[in-house]
Amino acid sequence: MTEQNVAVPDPAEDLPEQMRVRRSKRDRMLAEGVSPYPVTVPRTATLKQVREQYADLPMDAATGDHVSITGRVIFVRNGGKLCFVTLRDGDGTELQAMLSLAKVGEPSLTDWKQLADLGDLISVTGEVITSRRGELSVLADSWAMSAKALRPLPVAHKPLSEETRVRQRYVDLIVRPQARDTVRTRATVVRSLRESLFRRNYLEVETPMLQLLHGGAAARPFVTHSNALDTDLYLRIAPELFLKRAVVGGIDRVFEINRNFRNEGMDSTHSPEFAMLEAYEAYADYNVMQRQVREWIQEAAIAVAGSHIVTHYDGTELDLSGEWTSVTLYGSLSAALGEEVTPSTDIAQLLRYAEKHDLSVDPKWGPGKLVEELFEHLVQHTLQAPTFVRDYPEETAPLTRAHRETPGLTEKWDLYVSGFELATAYSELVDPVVQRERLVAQSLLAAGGDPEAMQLDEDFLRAMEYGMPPTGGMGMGIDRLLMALTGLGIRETILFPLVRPE
RNA sequence: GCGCCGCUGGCUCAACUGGUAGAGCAACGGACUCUUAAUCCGUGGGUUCGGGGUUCGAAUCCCCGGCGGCGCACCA
Repeated sequence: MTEQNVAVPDPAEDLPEQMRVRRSKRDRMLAEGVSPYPVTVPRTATLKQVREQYADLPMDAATGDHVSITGRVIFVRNGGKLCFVTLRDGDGTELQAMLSLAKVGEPSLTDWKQLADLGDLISVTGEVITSRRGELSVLADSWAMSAKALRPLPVAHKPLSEETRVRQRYVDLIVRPQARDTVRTRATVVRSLRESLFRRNYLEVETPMLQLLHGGAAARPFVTHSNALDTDLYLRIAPELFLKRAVVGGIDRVFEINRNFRNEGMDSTHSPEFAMLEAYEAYADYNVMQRQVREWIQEAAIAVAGSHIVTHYDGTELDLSGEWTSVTLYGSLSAALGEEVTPSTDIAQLLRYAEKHDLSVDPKWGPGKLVEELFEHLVQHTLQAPTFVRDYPEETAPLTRAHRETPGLTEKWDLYVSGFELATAYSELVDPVVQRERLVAQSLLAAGGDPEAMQLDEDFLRAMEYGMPPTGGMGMGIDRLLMALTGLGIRETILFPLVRPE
């Protein structure tokens, strides 16, 4: 404390020039008794309302109508006695305001030039007119600061760097119309999905995100700790086991749209927290779910694009209309290999195919896992149009019912669009004895050090022992649906994606 | 987690084989009553991601670390 260099630094001292300038403008307003952040400012119309009401005004017209508008200053052209400012509203609507010496008077015009900056939120009161060039404008009688911006806006006509867009989404939203569109599109899609499910008499529920055991998928969980229970808890990797408990209890059509958390790699198609729709329907199977999922996605396409054909941001079209292709896992792999592969193809033969196609292999993999890996290596990226891939090996689907016709297979499909997996569905396994066998095997894997294997959930098995109806279940990544509909990467579909600390 | 590439004024970028760090926009001062990526004159603004090393001299070369992008692995 006695050292001279420990003096508390003035927070304004070290700031970049432009931020010091804006802070001093704020200080000047306060000194003059004008709040840079008033609790309220005049506002009688949104920019959009003015634009709509006066859409057909001729050039150089006066209306005699006076309004108060608000908006963010995004562009300024100051002259000696006449200033132009372009304001923008949250919905993207822009409107010009004009401040003339004759109307606002000298002190107010000087204040405007000295105190207002790009990025400020302001209010302008005046007459609705068009300029001599025909631009719809509000000719100010007065103006007021609504909120002084202390940081400069990034330059308008250069794209923001990827990193700034994600780290400072609020800036991205201010300067990039597409960022705002994406937020609206996502809300539209989620609402459409809810409405699609409500129409079919599904009930929306919320199940635990903090779980004592993690299950319902194969993934590494995040771990946290409960002080009250003095025990570790897991952030859920899937809601599946709880939604099935609901089905056991007689909630025959049930769904949840909520976040899952998986402690795994981040890339253009994976986020540690991601939104998921899971839906279960008693007395349905994977065929019923296949039809419904297609309908829900098509209804979402109508909601955002007005058509089953959606246009991505890069201009390419994705056709989601019609019935969609349906293939089997083994059939599509056989076609890609040019060799017949079936559930009884032995592992040595599969390993030869893997080697031939430069697929690196984990010795722990069984034949089922190998077939899936070969599929992902050889077929997945070719599935651009929506395609259902059906009938997966039992080995990789511990919660799925055995196929009604083919031994060794299960009634599961994955839906691929644009080369990535968008949704999955099962005819759910409901035999508590078989389910226990499968889960015990998983637990043994867990004990063997496989952190992705499920833990044995005795309560879930107890629920199933009370009798679960034959059920069709599905899960779909909401973020991925947005990706399919817009062509964006996953971090653009999430408003505030996780980023490393700065 | 591994590999490759990148990080320079507020923003977007330049600076050859190592030789005084620049531009546009933004900011500041001035001119301008119809502009709209306004125009004209003038001015200021940098710990070149951080730390260490090599060198007479480092944005540039080397090492360590941070962050980002891409690819691979894992996963949806």
